[in-house]
Amino acid sequence: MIPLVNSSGSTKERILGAAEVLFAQRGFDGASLRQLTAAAGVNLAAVNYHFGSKEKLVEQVFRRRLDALNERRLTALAKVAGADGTTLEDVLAAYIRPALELSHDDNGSLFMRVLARAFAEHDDSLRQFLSENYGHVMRQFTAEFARLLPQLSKQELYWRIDLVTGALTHAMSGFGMIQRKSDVSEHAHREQTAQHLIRFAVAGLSHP
Amino acid sequence: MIPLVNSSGSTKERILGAAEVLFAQRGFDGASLRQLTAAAGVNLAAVNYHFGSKEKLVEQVFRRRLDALNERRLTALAKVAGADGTTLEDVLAAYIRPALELSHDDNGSLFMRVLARAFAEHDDSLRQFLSENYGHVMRQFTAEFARLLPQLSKQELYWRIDLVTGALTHAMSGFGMIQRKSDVSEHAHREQTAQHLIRFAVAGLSHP
DNA sequence: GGCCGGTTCAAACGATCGTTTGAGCATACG
DNA sequence: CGTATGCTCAAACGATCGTTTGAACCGGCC
Repeated sequence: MIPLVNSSGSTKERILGAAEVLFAQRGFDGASLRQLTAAAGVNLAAVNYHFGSKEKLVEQVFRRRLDALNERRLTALAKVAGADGTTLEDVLAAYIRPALELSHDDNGSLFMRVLARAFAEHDDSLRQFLSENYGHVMRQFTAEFARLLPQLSKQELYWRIDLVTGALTHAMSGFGMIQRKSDVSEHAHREQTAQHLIRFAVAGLSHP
Repeated sequence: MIPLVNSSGSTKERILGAAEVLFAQRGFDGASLRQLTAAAGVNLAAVNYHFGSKEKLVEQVFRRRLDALNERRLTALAKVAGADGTTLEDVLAAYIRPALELSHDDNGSLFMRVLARAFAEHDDSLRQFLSENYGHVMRQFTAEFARLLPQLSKQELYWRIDLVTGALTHAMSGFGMIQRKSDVSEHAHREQTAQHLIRFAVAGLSHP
């Protein structure tokens, strides 16, 4: 007894890593626990032992990345929100840059694909999980967008945010996949991508 | 023998209709042939008899809508492409309006969800099918965008088209789901949606 | 040593999957 | 009439699914 706060260590992490890859490749239904545990090099029963069920595993795959990702987004947002000289670029950078920096991690860029899949799923349970746990993030960003775009009606603003979200989710799910030219550093490539996304989003949000 | 050109009639159509609904709701893997045939009111074996396999059925679900949809897109594009006074709005309307008009049909609006799912799938076989059969549509639109936006580099143009496509696919997959106020006619609602999407896309494509 | 909680393991559970089979039915044609 | 053809149907096929089981292994602690 007296388990350490995180009793796991290796097996849980290996499962989460393999799950991320396979969910991105084959989807939540398409990836079986047998493929998954084989790829992770652990026993089949380990998933139900450590996570309880496949559905709980899916939730943990999201939690592992989204907790840190959205915390970084909110931290970046807090630095500019409500201030006087703040621009749309600042707010959008707070949203976009932490996501692009995921590609630093092992398979972090693959996670954006998993997220894009969840986006396309109109399944209730998964959407409810994401809404309950991370809905406040989008709410805070929306509030700041509303402050910077006072000329837009609420309805108009929601439309534009929805369209921007769709564009960014789609684009970032492909990031890391496009072959970067070898004479461009990864940092430069990411910076270039960030600029594309931010400028596009600014135009989409603020056009007359 | 001597089958009529369309020997089917009812059973094939019923299967396609039920498949569209269930694929939109639960995904290609998540919807089973048993649920599907039960919803269609046909025998389980009818799918393999009429379509050969589940994968072929998926292709036919796409074909049934995309053949007509993309033909209408290209017809509308042909009316404005290459002409002198043509604007970005014209070209985008040719792409967007036929898709929104799908909501006229029984479950046409659900089909956009199916399409959004295929978009999120990075599965090779499905992407290859769509690319082989409908890649020329996006190619023609891209050519016209390039003509109207000569100041953009090829790379820059592709970026923007990719982002716009992501936004439109996402937005249209939700069209028909948002509750339309009863005092707004369906035609007015669709027209309003079209204006939102077109103006957003124009801004995203043509910003400096 | 002996026990114990945490973890791994092979094996099996029942359920459900896509697909196939072969008989039965209907309609059209010689 | 008899035969052939397109289609439907209940039933079964083997495979694979998520999950459960109970034994085996492991470290640390009395």
